[in-house]
Amino acid sequence: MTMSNTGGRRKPPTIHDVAREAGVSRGTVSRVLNGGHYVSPAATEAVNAAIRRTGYVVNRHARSLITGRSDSVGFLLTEPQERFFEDPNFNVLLRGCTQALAAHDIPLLLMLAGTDDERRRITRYITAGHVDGVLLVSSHSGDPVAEELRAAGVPLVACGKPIGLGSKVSYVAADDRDGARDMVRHLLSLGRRRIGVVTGPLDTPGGVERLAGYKEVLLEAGVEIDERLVVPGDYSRASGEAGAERLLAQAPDVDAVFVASDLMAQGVLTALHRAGRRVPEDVAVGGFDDSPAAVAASPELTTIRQPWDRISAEMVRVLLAQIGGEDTAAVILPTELVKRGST
Amino acid sequence: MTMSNTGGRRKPPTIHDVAREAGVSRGTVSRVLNGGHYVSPAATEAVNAAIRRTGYVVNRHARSLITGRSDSVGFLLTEPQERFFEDPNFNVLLRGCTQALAAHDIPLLLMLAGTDDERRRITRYITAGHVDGVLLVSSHSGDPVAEELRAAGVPLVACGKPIGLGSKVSYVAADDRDGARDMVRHLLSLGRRRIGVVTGPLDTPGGVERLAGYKEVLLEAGVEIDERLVVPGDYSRASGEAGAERLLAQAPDVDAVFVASDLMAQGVLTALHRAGRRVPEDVAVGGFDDSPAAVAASPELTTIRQPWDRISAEMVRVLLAQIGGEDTAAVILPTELVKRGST
DNA sequence: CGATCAATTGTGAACGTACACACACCTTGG
DNA sequence: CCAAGGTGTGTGTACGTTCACAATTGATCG
Repeated sequence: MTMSNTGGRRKPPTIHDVAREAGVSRGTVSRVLNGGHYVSPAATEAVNAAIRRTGYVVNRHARSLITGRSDSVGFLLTEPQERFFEDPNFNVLLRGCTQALAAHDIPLLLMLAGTDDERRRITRYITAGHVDGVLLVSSHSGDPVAEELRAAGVPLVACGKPIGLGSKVSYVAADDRDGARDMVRHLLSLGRRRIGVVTGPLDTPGGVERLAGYKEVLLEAGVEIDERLVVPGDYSRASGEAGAERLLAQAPDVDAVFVASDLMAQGVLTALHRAGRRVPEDVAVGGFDDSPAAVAASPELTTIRQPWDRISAEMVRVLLAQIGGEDTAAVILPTELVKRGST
Repeated sequence: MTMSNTGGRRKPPTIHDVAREAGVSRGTVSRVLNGGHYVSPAATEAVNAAIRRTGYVVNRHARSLITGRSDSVGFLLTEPQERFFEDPNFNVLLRGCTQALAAHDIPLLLMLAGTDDERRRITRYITAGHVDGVLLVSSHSGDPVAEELRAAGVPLVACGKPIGLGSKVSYVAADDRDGARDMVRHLLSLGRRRIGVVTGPLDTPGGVERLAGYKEVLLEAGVEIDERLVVPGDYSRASGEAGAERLLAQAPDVDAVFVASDLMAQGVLTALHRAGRRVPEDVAVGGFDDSPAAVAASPELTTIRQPWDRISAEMVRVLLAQIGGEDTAAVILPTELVKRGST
């Protein structure tokens, strides 16, 4: 209860102080601050000098009150959060978005909608206009929060293609299908023909697309698609292990596996090792994501790298464009094949 | 350039609208909103009903403009960020802080001060009063940003004991020393007497404290401290591997190792395995952190768990108290020994 | 019964900024 | 030489809220 904060916080200078210091009016200072049109060079310089001398920083609350903008955006996570926070790619995304926004002097508000209560609170916060737009991370099908925000006309950019196609929301995503194509083509080029696949969850666009790419390339190459070579997974390591076992049982002559995530691929390696199959001699294994799991595995995983740094930058670019009133479309970015020891 | 945002965002209701709807004055509505003292039950109910009917949400900008508070706090990371974003504990911390703040309806602004430019921008942002306080993550010795914020009288709570002792900043930390003591006691109880240690970086409080705990327990137990059993590390996996090799060379009769981080412990396991030592039969290994690396290792690591969920909750509690004008002190939280296969 | 006091409510600033408007000046062209 | 238009600047107002203050009522007390 005692007075702390030694020194205390002094009252910061206002636009009035700057105006007085520079010998001009508030209006002129404001014009120098924003845009800067219709101001003489002399006045501009005087104002800038005064700003430097006084250490003036614009009061964003006052500005927001009148402009209606908040000059901040939310980074919203609606999924069960554990999964994302364990995912290194998610961290790259969060970091990338924060930095890209910082370059525009826009702070990022982290919003975690785990419980229904949080969901309500956050929805209210956003629709009340306390952020100008939202970067959405959610693999969930037809996210109700996203729907509501979209309905309220809140600028919104998702990471990855949202599956609820009813509402058209802009999104930025890696080209899952093309990545899968690259990997399977790579396996074919190694002479493999009995190529299995452990899919991702098929209620997510990523899972669907990666499987589609796999099938496309095989069809193009004239390789018949054997449904015994297709087993489902859910991106977890355990499901990779189970998937590989099922694969070995259903199609013992499998000579390569395209696994829809690195984490699952780790499980596949474990199962293959236990079954006495050598990697890559007997069975080549290709992953997806280029996560730390890829280099932690032995042998190190050949995988598909998604351009997460570019994804975050694009999400911010698209969101700001949308806030600026432009119509925005989806952005699909190319992936990259990273060859390592497992193929 | 065309009109997008189908529907557009309608102008939200203000406190005036609520007042008119409830048949009272602005002042009464405001009183119901904050505190609620000196308002009749009838008025309170009428206002609440009006709020529900109109969907009113307070305009935080207008409120902040007059109160001087922003009702938001910054989560500041000044270190080279890669290290933290790879650290699962950091993610738990970030998540925990966000949720604890959300319970108070306070948004968290993520601030990454990587470059000098970002550092300047963020410092200006904070000292200008755009956040009420800062949660600081930084293992750096004598962080210049922290110093500056402290000098400006900004409420500040650090995670882990800051090493720049010149300025007194509040912090919340796990009891590193006691955790180390627990682990070494555990190793002694297993009958080990030639207990080695791979330390953390000794320019961080954590590294120093964990080493101190190790020495304390040995002295108490009457075991002489052999400097050949003490090798330095920097928390990285590679340094753990190198440390174990050095340990084996300097003191081949080592029968246990206390490793100051799980990541390093992984390296230690690798080196021991290569040297043909069995774990835990020949050499028992104890880690620190209870990170995912602990269960990923084989055998699974006995380790010290830090209460990250409580740490984040305490950081928020202390920061809010400090913002409220209270004097706050350091908070040290107990650790927990987690026994697994490596000892 | 008058006075003091607590409870409750309304009203008028003020917070710091952006924006519309009015005004003054200077140039240009007919 | 005057009208028209561009350029540069100052002033008043509004944004939505909180807070201090005044005003009103009813109750309590000496």
